[in-house]
Amino acid sequence: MSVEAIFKALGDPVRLEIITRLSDGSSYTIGKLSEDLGVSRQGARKQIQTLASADIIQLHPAGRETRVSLNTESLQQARLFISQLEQQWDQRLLALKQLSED
Amino acid sequence: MSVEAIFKALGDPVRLEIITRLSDGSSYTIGKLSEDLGVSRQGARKQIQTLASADIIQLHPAGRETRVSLNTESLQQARLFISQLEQQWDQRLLALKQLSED
DNA sequence: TCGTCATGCAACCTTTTGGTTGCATTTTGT
DNA sequence: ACAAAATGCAACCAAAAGGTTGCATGACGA
Repeated sequence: MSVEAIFKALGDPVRLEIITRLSDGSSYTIGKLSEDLGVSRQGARKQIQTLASADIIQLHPAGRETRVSLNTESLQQARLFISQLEQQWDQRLLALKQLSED
Repeated sequence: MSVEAIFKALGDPVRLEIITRLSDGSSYTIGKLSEDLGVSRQGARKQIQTLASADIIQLHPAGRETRVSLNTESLQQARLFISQLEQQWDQRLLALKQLSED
């Protein structure tokens, strides 16, 4: 999945809350995850679907419920993208500094 | 600025291209940045404004042109947010592993 | 001074997004 | 077997987002 899709998926309060909960170590079903989000169950479901489409979470249907897990590989991808930007920027600053020191 | 706003701002192809260009070390004006983005100048201007509102870039008016610079602090904030999520997740996995080894 | 260059502002349009409600379906416990 | 639980699917709606065009404005160079 593209970093763009990942960033886009992270840019929403409900979805951000969902993945924050997911990272806390507990095991969640779709229903449990949907509680107290300030939106209806179906509203939450849509956001969960969005996260799954961006491959940030994975859905594991099991009987009548569906368990949800975090996919840290996608998060890592996004983090590395930012790291690279920062690194390029820092190298630029370094180059400028060296020029001024000549 | 909130990480949510930062992620939201990163979740768009035009804006992602803009900050990628900015990180490359060259100096850009709004006009230069707006070239070859596949959208009109005013379209690009809107996205630049969005990035500035999320505090990912900074605009420095100088005479008839405006120079644009990257604000790596915002990027760092976003990166650290992801890092924390990953870390919490990893600690959970570690705890589970230790349980199974008892 | 005067054209032109870099930019800003505003109205407008279309598509996407976030959210809702209502109903159908499958599983599970008693 | 049957009621309740967990979820899925679809239609619908309002607001936000991404984009456009047209025009106004201030700064610079010849």
